[in-house]
Formats: sequence, C-alpha cells, structure tokens
Amino acid sequence: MPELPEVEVTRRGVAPHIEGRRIDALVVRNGALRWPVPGMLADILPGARVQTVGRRGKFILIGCEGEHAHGTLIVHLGMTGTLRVHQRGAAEPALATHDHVDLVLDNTLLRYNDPRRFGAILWHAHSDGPIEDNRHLRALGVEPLSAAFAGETGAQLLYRESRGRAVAIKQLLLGGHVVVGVGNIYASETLFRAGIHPAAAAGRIALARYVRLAEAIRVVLALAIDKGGSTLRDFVGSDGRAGYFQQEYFVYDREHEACRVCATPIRALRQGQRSSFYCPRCQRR
DNA sequence: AAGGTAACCTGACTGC
DNA sequence: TGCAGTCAGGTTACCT
Repeated sequence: MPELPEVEVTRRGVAPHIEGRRIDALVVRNGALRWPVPGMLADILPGARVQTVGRRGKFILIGCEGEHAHGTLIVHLGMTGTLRVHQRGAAEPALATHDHVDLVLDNTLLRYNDPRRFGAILWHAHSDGPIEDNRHLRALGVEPLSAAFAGETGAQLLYRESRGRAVAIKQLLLGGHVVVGVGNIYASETLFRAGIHPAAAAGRIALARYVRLAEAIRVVLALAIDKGGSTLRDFVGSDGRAGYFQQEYFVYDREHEACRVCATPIRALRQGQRSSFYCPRCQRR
C-alpha cells in the first residue's frame, strides 16, 4: 500500500498528536514483523518524550529522548501497515485483528496494524551514529519533494545516474536508489504523465524527457498527498480516513480501459514480478 | 557491479 | 461450499 504519499499523510496525521508527549509504554502483541521488534524497546522507552516525527523515503522516524532512550524509532508500513491515533480511555477502540503494537503515550494511543507483517519497527540509538547511516536509510536516493530534486537538478540527477544502465526506467524508479518514495502505483502514473514507456532503457532516455519525468514525480506525489493518498484495499490515514487519489489514476489497474487522454486501451506488463500499466500510444520507449 | 529471482505473510478474488 | 491458484501498495538476501 503505502508509497511516499501515504506515508507522508500518516506522518502529518500522527505528528501533532505525539510530538512533545511522554511515552508510558510500548505494548508488543506480535513482534514478528519483517524483522523482530527489539524486545528492549519496551524497557527503554517508558518515560521518554517524543521530540520529532520525520520521514525518510517510506520510513517514519520518531525521535525519542529519555533517561534510557536517546534515539529514533524507525517505523515502516510495508504493504499493508497503518498507524492510527486514538484518545486513551473510554473511547479507546477494542483490539482488532493484526493490531500488533501500541505506543502508549500520556494521553494518546498510537496503534500499528499490519495484516501481512511486511512492515517494521526498529530502533536506531544516537550512539550508533547519524541516523542517515542506518542500514535501512543509507542507500536511499534523494527526497523527491526536497530542494535536491527541484527544477533541473532532479532531471539532471536522473539523467546522470542512469547513464550506462540497461535497466528499465520503471525498475530504476522502484529501486529507490536515485529518488525515493515512488512505488508501484506512482511509477506507472508518473511515467504516463511523462510520456515514457515503462520498459524504456533508463540509460537511453534523453535529458529533456527526464525533465518531464522529474516534474511528473513532484506533481503526482504532491497531489496524492493533498488527496490523502491512495486507498486500494485498506489504507487509512492516522484518523482512519481513506485516501482518494485513486480517482485520479490514468493507468494503474486500468488494463483494457480507455486511456483518459487518447482512448487507446491501457495495457499491462510484468516487470520484476510487478504489474506495470501504460498507454501504448501516449508512452514511447 | 549490475541485474534477476525468491522470500517474507495474510486476505481477497477467480475458476473449477 | 470448498479448494487451488493468483495477485496485492515493499524491501532484502542471494544467486549469476
């Protein structure tokens, strides 16, 4: 589910409810996520305060400071994870299936639910070095909505990093080593808006076409955030509300339907065991 | 080093 | 109704 827009919608929803609050407990009902939730977290977090709620790529970064905890809680939503904010007390909802972890704050409950358990909750202590050197973050590309990807610099980055690469442009985007946050849905959508075929060899795409692609990435991700993300099956923001960017899709999951620009039937293809969708007339190699 | 594939896991849906 | 097969928003480990 969650690509950068969904993660950012979650981060924005969570931040005002937990920043500055005191952590009372971390309750782990099922710690068998992509990696085990570190058992020591339940011991060191109580009493600490949440300082910041940030994001790097699709990772949510919760900075914590306390007597025994100086570091960052790293939360990834995987394919099906959600983080929901609830008030503590009488209105607290009953436990649902796959409610694996609660971060219990002084007046708020932050509840992690993840049916497939592809997500992760990890810890990076300040004593382990800068967070950007964390093993999950160090190889990530630039943030698409940051100055490092703005204007011509984003296009030049894509152009420079792709020279000599035979990989398909769709795969290069999904890899996240050049620019982060573009997952399977937004890769298809941004390539459509840039007029680039998903199977085009990244190393043979001209700079002018990367100018269009970089612009499409910025526009689509920002618009998706505005719309509360995409809800295909189960994504909800921290307040439980679904996103509605899926209403804006041009190609994703629209095989055989008419292109919204030229009415040609949308096609699907398989790249690296993932589905790609494209318009054979609007998008060229 | 780059590129391809399998793996992790549950649930929804399709076809027989 | 049931059962087998396929697919789903991500990332990493392990091959060649």
